[in-house]
Amino acid sequence: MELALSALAGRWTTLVLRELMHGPASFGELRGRLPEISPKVLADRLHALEERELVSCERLRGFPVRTSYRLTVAGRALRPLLVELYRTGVELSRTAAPGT
Amino acid sequence: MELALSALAGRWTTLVLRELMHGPASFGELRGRLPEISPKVLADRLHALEERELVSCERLRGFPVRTSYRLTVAGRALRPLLVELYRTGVELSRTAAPGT
DNA sequence: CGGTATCCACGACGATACTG
DNA sequence: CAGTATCGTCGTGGATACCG
Repeated sequence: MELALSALAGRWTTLVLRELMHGPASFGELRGRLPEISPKVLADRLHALEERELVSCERLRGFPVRTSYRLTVAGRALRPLLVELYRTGVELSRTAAPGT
Repeated sequence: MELALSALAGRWTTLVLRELMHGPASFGELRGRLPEISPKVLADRLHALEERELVSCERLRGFPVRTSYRLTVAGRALRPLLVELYRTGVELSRTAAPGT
């Protein structure tokens, strides 16, 4: 449990993973889809995910430089957990406000 | 997702919830089962969980004073998520060390 | 474009001592 | 037994400026 939880640790981690679940993306694309995230924090998250081998990065040569971040097999293993997280969130918001 | 994740936020939260999944417990019982947790942190966690209405507390009169913490209906709604966290943790540890 | 370097603020965590 | 009070440390998150 601690292992799975630590894989999601950090404020933007689940959102970054969610974006990558849609398919590979570049640094800038991720910034565009998560407008509030600072470059440092996005880099922090991606590095942490790379270190855990949940995400891999490919550097595409050319100009301008492009990168491509994508989920690894292990990273895709998190999908059911994200789904369950979403489902539980919905259920909690219903129980918390039964009348609304 | 943020809601469900924030419900589990904090180093000991999942462990406290796990203990309460087994049934009601007193403050001291929880301390006994989580020997490393300090009284302040346990109180912090319980208060946070109470505020979110995931846990309720009953004060039993008499001497010495006894309390009984238990999960609310909303708290029990977290069980599948904890199970999924455990399952995903196991899966990650397998993918991370396929040969072992 | 794709990051790194710096610096700061804030809150979580934890140890310890104490109270009702 | 069941907590609260106090204090210190450390990590995380974030803004901003800059580099290859």
